[in-house]
Amino acid sequence: MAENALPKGYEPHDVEARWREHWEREHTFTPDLDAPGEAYSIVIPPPNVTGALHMGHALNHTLIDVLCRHARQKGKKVLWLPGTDHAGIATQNVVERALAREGKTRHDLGREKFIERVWAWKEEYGNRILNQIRMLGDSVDWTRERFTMDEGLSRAVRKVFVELYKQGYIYKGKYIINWCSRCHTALADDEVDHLPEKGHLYHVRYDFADGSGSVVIATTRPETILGDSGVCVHPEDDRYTALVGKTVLVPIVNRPVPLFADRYVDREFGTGALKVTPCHDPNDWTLGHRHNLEFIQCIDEDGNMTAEAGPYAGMSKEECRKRIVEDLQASGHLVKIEDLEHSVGHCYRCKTVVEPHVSEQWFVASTKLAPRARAAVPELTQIFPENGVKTYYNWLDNIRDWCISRQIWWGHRIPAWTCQDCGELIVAEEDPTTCPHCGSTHLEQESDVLDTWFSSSLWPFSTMGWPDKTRDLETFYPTSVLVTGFDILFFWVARMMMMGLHFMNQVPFRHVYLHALVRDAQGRKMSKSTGNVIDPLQMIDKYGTDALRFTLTAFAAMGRDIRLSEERIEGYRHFVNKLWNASRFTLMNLPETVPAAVDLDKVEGLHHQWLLHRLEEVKKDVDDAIETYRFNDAAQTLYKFLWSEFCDWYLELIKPDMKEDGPRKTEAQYVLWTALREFLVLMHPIMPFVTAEIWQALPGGAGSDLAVQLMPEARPGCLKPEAAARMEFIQEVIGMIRTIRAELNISPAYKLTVLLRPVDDHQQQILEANREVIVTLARLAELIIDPRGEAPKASASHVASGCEVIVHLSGAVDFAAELARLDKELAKITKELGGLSQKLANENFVSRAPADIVERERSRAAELADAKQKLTALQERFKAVLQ
RNA sequence: GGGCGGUUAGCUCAGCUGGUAGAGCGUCGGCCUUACAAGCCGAAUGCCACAGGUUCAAGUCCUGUACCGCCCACCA
Repeated sequence: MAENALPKGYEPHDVEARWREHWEREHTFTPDLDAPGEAYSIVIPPPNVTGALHMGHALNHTLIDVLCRHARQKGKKVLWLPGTDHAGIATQNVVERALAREGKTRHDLGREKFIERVWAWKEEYGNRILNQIRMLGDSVDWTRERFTMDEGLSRAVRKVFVELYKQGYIYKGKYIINWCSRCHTALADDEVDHLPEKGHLYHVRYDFADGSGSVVIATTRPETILGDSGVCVHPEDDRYTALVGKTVLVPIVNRPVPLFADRYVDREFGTGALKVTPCHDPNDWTLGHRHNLEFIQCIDEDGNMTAEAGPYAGMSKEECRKRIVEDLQASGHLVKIEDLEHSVGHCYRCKTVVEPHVSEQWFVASTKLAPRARAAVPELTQIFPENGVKTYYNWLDNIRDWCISRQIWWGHRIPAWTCQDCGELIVAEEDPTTCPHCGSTHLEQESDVLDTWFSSSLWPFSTMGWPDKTRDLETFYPTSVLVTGFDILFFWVARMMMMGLHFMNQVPFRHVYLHALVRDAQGRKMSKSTGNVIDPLQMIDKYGTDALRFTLTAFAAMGRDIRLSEERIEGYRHFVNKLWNASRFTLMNLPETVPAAVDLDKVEGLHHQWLLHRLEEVKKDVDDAIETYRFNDAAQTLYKFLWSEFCDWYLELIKPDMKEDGPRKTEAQYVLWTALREFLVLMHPIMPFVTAEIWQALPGGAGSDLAVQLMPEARPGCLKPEAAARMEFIQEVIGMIRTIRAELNISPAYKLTVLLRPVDDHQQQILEANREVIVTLARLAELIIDPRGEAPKASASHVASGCEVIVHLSGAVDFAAELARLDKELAKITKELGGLSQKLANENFVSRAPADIVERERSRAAELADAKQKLTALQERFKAVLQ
């Protein structure tokens, strides 16, 4: 696919499409298990099949891809394993909504037909997210793509379930759980969103059964009065201690219930007396068990009142609340109503208010699995950024058993059967045909399916073929790092830790890198309803994938949310284009074939030495940054090197070298070719497309794929700090001439005459050796280098590292402007010098600060003093001219 | 109620182990200097939220305050 010419502007679309296709067709990212080298593996956080690509994915995938491509360059065998999650409730909801448009419900189809329908939906739309992922350029191994409900993973899920059950880590029982009456299923604690809501606090009077008085309780949910089986006060609450043990009557239903004491009650809240409804409040559930109360269910799973609700039976809970308040008011039991803002649980999928509900559910004893997962951090698994550790501990320390059964149809059906004849519960990997207890064949499978996160928690090993002992597992487990948003640290990361340790006896990943959330420019979460979504696909279309990837990488500072704005992406598109054009220039100046090699440790040109020196530093800095997940540092280092050094200086510096054939040109060509190629390698993990395209267009790159190139070896012989310093001195001199020209409004076209007065022979030599560079880049007619050179009366001047830079002026220039400029410059120097002198006069500083720091400040002060003296002298001369 | 993060140039954000601040976009001035006007050269702009403390030295470490935001929690 090589052609030795690049179009004038970078056009991402075709280039990207070509490389995407190339990499997928060639299986470039399928690792060779027999290859030498350390294994490096990452499993994708599986996106929901219902999902559409959003910025969170784009960020996540960009960072993972940077890591994978970088690891590949270091000679590791890299596996990035892709796949999707079946997303139980979410997917079922999507398909149910589609059915609703046909006027049907899932019950009209029946379980089997409905599931078929979901599969059909998945086949048709489920790959959308994967195709969108392809756009990002992810270097995943598509031959290993998995789905949480594919055959292999389903087998793993069953095995895990059965084993955990047999080992006593999974149990079934009647408990109070979070119930979504819309989705008609139980939810785990962390699937409930607590949102603040304005409500009321109703104060209700409960009379004593013996007629001796009453007690007033406060509740936000008067409809649950019908399920009350006690009133509770704090044991040390003086207002109530004498009353403990009395019997009170629940209003409306007149049920006699005990008044008892428990330290759980908050004396400050409401009246200090709490009505207890064990079936409809998780705290009351605990109290109910602790104090042997009656369990009365007055709301059913559809959110309607049960027969226990007496006169309100059959009403919706909302209707019941309204009516019961009226009735309490009428009977005089309602004391008062206060406004109260409190948090109310909502289903994280459909936003319906969640009802605490008592029912038969399956649980994983997380409390027993958690300690090992906790202990593994940070010794076996290190979390980045570090503050994630605290959050992780905090959650595991307060963990409660995990409700894993869901009353929906789409998901892994629980492998448990009940014998219809003897009631035996059978949990087995293979579908049983007869009851092992009584031999009956009347077995009925549990209708519930497992929480989606159950299968996700096995992802790092189930995707690699577990329970079989596969080469993938042997090679790639534990994975190297898990990269994900901190928002699913609990849902996913902690649970993978528990399952991985339990079943593989090893942590699932060595590192966890938690990245931030992508927000809009105002810091709000991006959401369709707010209308502030920046669509990655649209950005890719407008600016190209590399620009988007670079932006996200540059933004990815650890532990901080990302506020993305389109302007920023647009800005970095310029960077992609800059690289493109620098490459075009390079191509124009190189031979058709690989340029003749020169010994890079011994190149002549100072500018070459400088560039090669900087390149070595950049190589190391970028590598360090990526290895420690400082993605933004890597991006910034590359940006500055390419733009401010390679383009702004180096390419300008070699233009004279290219003028005529000869050893000088040969040297320049080889250094240029080498530097750009190595830069492309360094840049490739972040911007894979444009770099791959340029790489193959350069001499020696035809038909070769940058994605499989190894990182260039370090060249310690090219590290030449003194040479770099000399080059920087030249740059300083040129910069000063340019500043004088700009500030005195001298046309860039006008060729100046400049006198340089070096401080010593060393400086003089440097300047002489780089005479041509200075003349060209500062646009000079004549350059005089002479320590004793006479400054003309009409001149503008500056001091660079002690060297006086004196620009000859003709009569046409603005003398007042030069005076003002000198004044400003002197003021600046005087101010800095003042600060420094004060510091150096400080006994403590001189004696306590490290010697090298003191020395540095001393020489800086000396330099400033020298500059000040020289500038003052020049200013005096200048003033004399004016008079 | 706990835990965490933020407060730096007009805007959006960098700033690793302490040595008087950087980028992108924007602004101002000058340039079509044959890779790039998606560009080049130059300029301006910051009591680094506030108050204390540690230190020779603090945007950088410690304590507290204010405002903004996030996460967790069983506030009836």
